[in-house]
Amino acid sequence: MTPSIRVALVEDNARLREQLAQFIAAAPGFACVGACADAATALATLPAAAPEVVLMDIRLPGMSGVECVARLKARLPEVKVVMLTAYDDSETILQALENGASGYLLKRTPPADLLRSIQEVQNGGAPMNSHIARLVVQSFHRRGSSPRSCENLTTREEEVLRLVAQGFINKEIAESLGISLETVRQHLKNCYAKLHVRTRTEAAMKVFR
Amino acid sequence: MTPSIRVALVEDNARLREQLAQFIAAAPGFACVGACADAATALATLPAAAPEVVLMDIRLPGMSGVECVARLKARLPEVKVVMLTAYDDSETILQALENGASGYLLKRTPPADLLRSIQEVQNGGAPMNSHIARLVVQSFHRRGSSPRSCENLTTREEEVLRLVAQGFINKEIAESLGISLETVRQHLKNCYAKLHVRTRTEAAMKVFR
DNA sequence: CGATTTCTCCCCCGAACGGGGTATGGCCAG
DNA sequence: CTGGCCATACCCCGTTCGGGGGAGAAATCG
Repeated sequence: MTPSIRVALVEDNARLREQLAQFIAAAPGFACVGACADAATALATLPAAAPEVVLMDIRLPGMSGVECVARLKARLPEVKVVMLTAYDDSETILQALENGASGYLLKRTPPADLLRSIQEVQNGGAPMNSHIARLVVQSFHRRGSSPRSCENLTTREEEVLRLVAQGFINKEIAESLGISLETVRQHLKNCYAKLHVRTRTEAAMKVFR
Repeated sequence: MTPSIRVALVEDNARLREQLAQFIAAAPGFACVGACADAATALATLPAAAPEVVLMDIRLPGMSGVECVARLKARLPEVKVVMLTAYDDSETILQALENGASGYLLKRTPPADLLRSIQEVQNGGAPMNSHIARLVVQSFHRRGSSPRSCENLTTREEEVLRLVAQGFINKEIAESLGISLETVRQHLKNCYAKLHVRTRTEAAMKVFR
């Protein structure tokens, strides 16, 4: 027989976690190699457990599931992560997908469908419901059409940030635009505030992909 | 009864076009308001026909379906376009989605499913098969995090750079990876040398665009 | 086996960055 | 005309970054 798919869980609700763990462990072709209650535990223990698929609650105490996906994928690039949630939290779900999640399921998904989705994601699929599919495609439209993610930036701010994205340091940007170094810094401060980021790299990636 | 959904076709195969047109026209709740053989005809006649949903072959003589979507959406921003194709042409499909297509179906889709998909897209959905869903999500990963031109980077270097691209500062990356700050710095120095860049932002943009 | 690569850690130091202020002039809308 | 937004410019201060060294352990390659 083919080896079982190694599955791990990250779910703070103890009852649901145990329930899922036992169900997966009992299912033929599936093995439960981990069941964590929070993101910190997951990051600490899952690299050693080497799961192939991780089911992760999108709402976790402490570090969010989204943040956890990003960090987990940084350490285990091959792992496939399927987010679990009780609600259709659009914004969070898109962030999770951007951070490396491969699929999205509702917690109320019937167990049989859950197993099918695990197999699907293991085979390179992307299980998600139609609602999420729509969000994803809409997001695609935004990226495809010229308007970037943030139109609240002034033309000058965007101009400065574009040069930042090309790797120039502030001094070079100042010379390039014929303005003072301090002014460049001021524009960037405004960018950070508007984009809710703390570094030039984060701002550049957010606006210019 | 609710008004019929106004559907138009763009399909160069005359036989398939007529077949689909008659099927849609005959279906209760659907109306076929146009059936064009090429992109030029579609752009000329569809604005007057005012369809709500357009089924468009992705391979057309002359102007491609992808290009046609972009131009059609420019004139009819509200129209929903579902691409039809016989093959899984990944690259083309993603371009179509970026240009404003809302869904993607195989030509061999059963007629009943076709009607259901038209309704789905009319209601704001995004009909697509699981294969396309996977492509879309993978593309998402690339935008969020996934390497491109970094064959010379080691796995660790790439791992560090991915976190850099997410806006983390070295100290946070060190904690996240469970290594020393100095080691993170060392990996980044190697990245800069290999990528021929001088700043973290430039490196991040170069590898993760 | 030795050589190379990879990952890890440490030092110094100057430049660059980010956050906190403050301020002036131009322009436009209410 | 007054308030708000924008672009410009400057200060201080602590943190972060990038380049320059050096070095050891493990894995991999030839």
